Amino acid sequence: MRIGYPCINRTIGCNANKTFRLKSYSEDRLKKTIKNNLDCLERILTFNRENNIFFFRITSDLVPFASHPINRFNWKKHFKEKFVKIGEYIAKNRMRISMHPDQFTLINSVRTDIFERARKELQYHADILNLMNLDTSAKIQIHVGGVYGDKRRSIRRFLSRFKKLDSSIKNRLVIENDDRLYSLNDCLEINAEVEIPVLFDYFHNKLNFEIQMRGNYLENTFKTWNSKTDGLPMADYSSQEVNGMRQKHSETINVKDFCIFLEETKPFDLDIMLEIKDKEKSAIKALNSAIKDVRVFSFLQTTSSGI
DNA sequence: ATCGGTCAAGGGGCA
DNA sequence: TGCCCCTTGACCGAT
Repeated sequence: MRIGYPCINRTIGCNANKTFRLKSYSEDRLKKTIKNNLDCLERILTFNRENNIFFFRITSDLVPFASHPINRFNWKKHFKEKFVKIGEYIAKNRMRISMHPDQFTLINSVRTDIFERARKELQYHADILNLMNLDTSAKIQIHVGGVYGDKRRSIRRFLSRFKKLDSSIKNRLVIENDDRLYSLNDCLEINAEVEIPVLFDYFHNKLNFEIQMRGNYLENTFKTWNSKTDGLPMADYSSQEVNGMRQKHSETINVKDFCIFLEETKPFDLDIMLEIKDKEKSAIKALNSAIKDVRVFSFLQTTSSGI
């Protein structure tokens, strides 16, 4: 079991997700921003290594406007060596990487132009992971998409569009249950048709839980991951602000709640992404609270970390 | 130097 | 149909 956090580190004082307005686009600006972001990514990974954090989500803003038509700069070639170097560090330290394209990336849109843009955006995410030479356990997670007034048809459209994707995307893509539209059940139904792992989102599942979901849904979800090619199942963990509105993520982790989650998932090994505002601070807290869990302990022993 | 409206992109829900 | 929400930070123009 690895424990990680997404995109931003608030401790070390650099941003790997620096971007700028489309209006101020220039190739020079783009180059400087990418360089800044890659340098910062290296620093974050070093910080993570020093703190026994072996799971990290790389921001989609690493290369701003990567799939936008305005961008004609060959950033892949220009920064190739840097990507290779970062990838070597990740592999050497047995780190796990994920990415999460944002809400505009819709495979199952009724509009084909939106699907085509989504395909380009997914290709950009796959390119990043490929440039780093990461194996296919480095995943790109998305939601199923919109319902468009007919869920059955929208699921079928997802399936047919998925089949059309390039294999470099397909072998990294995983679907995540969301809080309103597509439940864990829906994701499992899609998995029954095509081989796409289902990423378990604990908080979304609490908000969008189907009462007819019987049997061991955790087991059914985790077994959608092929241990040889996909690695351990990934799960997103977040919790609600005590007095907050629905969906509001909490400021820092509630260790007691997290331990309940660890208990619930006990028979299964997995990698956990903590979607919590104070990022690395909560990841370190969670790690400390789970240090006696055999899943965490045994992983750390394999990494020559000085625990 | 500080403030805050707005940012590439979509979809759902509501008035 | 038009406006707000989603998550969220931070860019950058206005002052």
